[in-house]
Amino acid sequence: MSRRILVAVAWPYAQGPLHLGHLGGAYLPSDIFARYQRTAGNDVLMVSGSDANGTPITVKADEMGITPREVVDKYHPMILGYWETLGISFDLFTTTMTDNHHTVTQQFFLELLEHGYLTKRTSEQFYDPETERFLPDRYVEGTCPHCGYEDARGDQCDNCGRTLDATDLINPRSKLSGASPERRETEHFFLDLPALAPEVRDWLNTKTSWRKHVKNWALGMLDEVPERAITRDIEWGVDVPVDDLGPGKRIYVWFDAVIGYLSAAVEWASNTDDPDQWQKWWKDPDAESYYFVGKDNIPFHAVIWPGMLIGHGELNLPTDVPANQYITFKGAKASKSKGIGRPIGWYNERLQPDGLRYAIGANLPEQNDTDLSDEEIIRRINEELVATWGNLVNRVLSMSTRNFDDLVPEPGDLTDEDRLILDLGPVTLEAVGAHIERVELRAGLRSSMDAASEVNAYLNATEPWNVLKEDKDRAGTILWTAIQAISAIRVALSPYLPFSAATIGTMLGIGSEVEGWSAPEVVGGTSLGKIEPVFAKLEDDALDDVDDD
RNA sequence: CGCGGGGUGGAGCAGUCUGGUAGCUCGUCGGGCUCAUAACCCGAAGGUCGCGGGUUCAAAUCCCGCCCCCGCUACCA
Repeated sequence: MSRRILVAVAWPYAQGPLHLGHLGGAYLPSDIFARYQRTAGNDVLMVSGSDANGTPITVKADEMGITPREVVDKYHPMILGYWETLGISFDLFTTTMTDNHHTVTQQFFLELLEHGYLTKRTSEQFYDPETERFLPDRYVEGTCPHCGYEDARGDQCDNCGRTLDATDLINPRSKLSGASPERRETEHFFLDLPALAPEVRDWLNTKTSWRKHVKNWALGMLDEVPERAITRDIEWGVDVPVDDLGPGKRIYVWFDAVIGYLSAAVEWASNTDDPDQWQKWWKDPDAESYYFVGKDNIPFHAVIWPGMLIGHGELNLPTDVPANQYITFKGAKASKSKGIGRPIGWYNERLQPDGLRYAIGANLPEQNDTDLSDEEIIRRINEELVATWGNLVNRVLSMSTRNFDDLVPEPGDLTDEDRLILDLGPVTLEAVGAHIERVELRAGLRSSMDAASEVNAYLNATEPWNVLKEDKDRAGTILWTAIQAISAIRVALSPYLPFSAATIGTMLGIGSEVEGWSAPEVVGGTSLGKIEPVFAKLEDDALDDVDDD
């Protein structure tokens, strides 16, 4: 019986290229998980998209002198290109600029309003009298009250690093016009999280297998949840679907972004012959949902979004939020916001997609921040992927083609040694599947590689290259046995390394597709494809240059 | 300030919930093999598990205090 599984992946801002941190935090793990579940026969819906709203987009637009929409139109295709190159297998990767998203967001808003979970409150905020706009903190500049730096931003001082409140700035001025901003009252809608907190807490307490840092952080946050503004004074974003606030207000970006998981599912279904089928993932109580996000997003996905869903009342809550910690580079966070770390495209130009997937997959920050240096990437690829797995495939298949006329040898009588290796396939698939099911992706990859090592050891013990000289049938049996194991390991690795799974399938003569979470037998007499090294070994200096884009 | 996570042999990590002579991958050293992308296999050396106390027959694992790193706390989700 197949399960329905929603794989919801954090929405990146479409304001620049993505970095390895993004890949390791959300996109690669979600893809590995989704690929496994599909292969295992489950109905997976994997969605995400570019976040087109929010201050970062408008800031970027102002910097570039173009409209927010043009910013998204520039970076969204770039991000789609990454997914294509790296094989991140979204069913839909849309944007929050679609009419559908706006509609779904507004409906969600109205649902919460009707259920009494939205309240209106008035607060004071800076207003630029020249441009006639309310100003986000980062649009206000002035002198830092701590260090006297004259160009501090309203949210943070770049000189001393202190975080600020815009109202603390000395001689504040508008970044837009230079005018001196005035304080004005502004009214906004707030999400009544305190009212939802008890139910969220009860629900969280049922989640016994969640990662420690996710659950504890969420629970801790519930002790003092504030109401949270869901509208703001900005001119770019989703319209507030009621008139109460007057003009110049939009839905606050965080609120519409999390709803994106829902709107993307709706959009995906609308392009199929059953436009209502998104409900199968969102309303069927047996359907599961996994949210792949970085640790900075835990509050939104483990507390606020569940609260919104409870407030809405008709939609499934997350099954799990297997949030990752950060990939760091010698201690520095791999984040575009700090300008550290290279764009994904830079790596794509220098590494095979499966090489990069392997290096990151082996270092996924599932429990801790995990360091990933250039040396580490090269080491993982050369010493593990190439040496252990690539070499196993290569040594077995090239020996077979050379001595058995490009065919898979026929097996004869099996020894206990052979049977152990034949059993290794199913055992490995089961172990890897169990790991991925628990979102222990690194461990799953490790299990696969351990199996490859065992087959290498088997070959060293049985020495088919020597046996070949006296007993060709026996040598054929050994190679046949190793080929069956390779067939199984190929499947076990396919969620991690989809490109080489296809290549190896073709070499084995069983087709590039992986059909199910079990090892296809490669029968004797099957004709092998062209055999060549699957993974390229890297030079030590393969990542040495310091190009920045 | 507060909250959450982390600090384990040269590197990257697991183990901590359910205390009982410290485990994995890589590197290093020695050996074997030569089919394979100088790849593969076997063995060894190397850590008193951030620091200081405490509980216990016994602590990386439990408790207390401290130091350091990361994230959140902040209209950059």
